[in-house]
Amino acid sequence: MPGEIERFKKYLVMKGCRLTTERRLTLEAILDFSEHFTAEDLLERLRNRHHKVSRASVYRTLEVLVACGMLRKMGLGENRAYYEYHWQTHHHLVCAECGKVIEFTHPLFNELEEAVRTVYSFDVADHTQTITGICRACSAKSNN
Amino acid sequence: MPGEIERFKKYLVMKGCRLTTERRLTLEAILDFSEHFTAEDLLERLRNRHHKVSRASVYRTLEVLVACGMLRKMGLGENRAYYEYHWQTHHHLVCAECGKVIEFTHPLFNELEEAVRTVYSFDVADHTQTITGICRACSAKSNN
DNA sequence: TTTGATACAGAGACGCAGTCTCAATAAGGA
DNA sequence: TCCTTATTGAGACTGCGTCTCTGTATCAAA
Repeated sequence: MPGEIERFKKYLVMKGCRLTTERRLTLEAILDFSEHFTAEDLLERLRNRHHKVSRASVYRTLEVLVACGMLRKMGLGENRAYYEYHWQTHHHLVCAECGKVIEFTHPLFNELEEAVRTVYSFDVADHTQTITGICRACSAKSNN
Repeated sequence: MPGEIERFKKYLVMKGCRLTTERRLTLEAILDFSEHFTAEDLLERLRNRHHKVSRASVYRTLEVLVACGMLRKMGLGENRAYYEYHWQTHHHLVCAECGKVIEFTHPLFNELEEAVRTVYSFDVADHTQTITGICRACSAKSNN
């Protein structure tokens, strides 16, 4: 996806920064995640590809990508942060039993954002909904 | 609020556990927070009241309270966990500029929960919505 | 009241995600 | 080529939260 790289480069240049090899490799690795991932996942993927990018640099690149709106940062499970590439807005059902994360979308979210915008004069940038509960599989299991 | 203490005690006894002095003091301190708080806030409050409760015990009590549904645990800012006492369901607008957290409610949330329940057979336990963006004050400031 | 089993507490070591520091390096413009 | 400045990597460091271990408090039964 060269378009994504270009978009990143444009942002960096605008900020007086550079698209280095490390930043490009990091973004390429991110683009290959189809779902959410952690910083550690990303580091491992880079290591597997024999791309030497330090932990500090990976964290720095993640920060820049979040700042330019290409990446979303969330706290799904506890403790560690999850990232996901911003294809489309969606939300998460997290099962308290097995930890599975189901992604979903719903048109009502747009209405909600609109309500927030008008009622609170709040300029919405991102929107993360996390619903915890018990998924179908775990629910069935506990009924046995 | 003796009713809250009673409720906690009932849960503990049911689990074969005890309502100790430390647990009671911790819950009392929690009840006096009108908004969300961190574990560290809670420890400080206990210290200020000259109640000696160790860090480990505070964390353990928080865990029990979350497990019994009296307390909600969230990740609002980054890194550290926030807790809030479960008076009513509400959600958060987090300002990316100044970090201010605005609490809000909206009837659409109930519809959303219902949709999730039916479409995904997902048994909703809790529901945390975090919308990040720029609050009115910061928005006005940057327009000057 | 004594005894025994068990939940509980405190202290501090520990683990881990993420940040910071700093010297060496690379990149782009003049 | 030279100069300026952004960037990197290595590893020390921070801070939140957990784990371990030993001593203590509580409850039930004798």
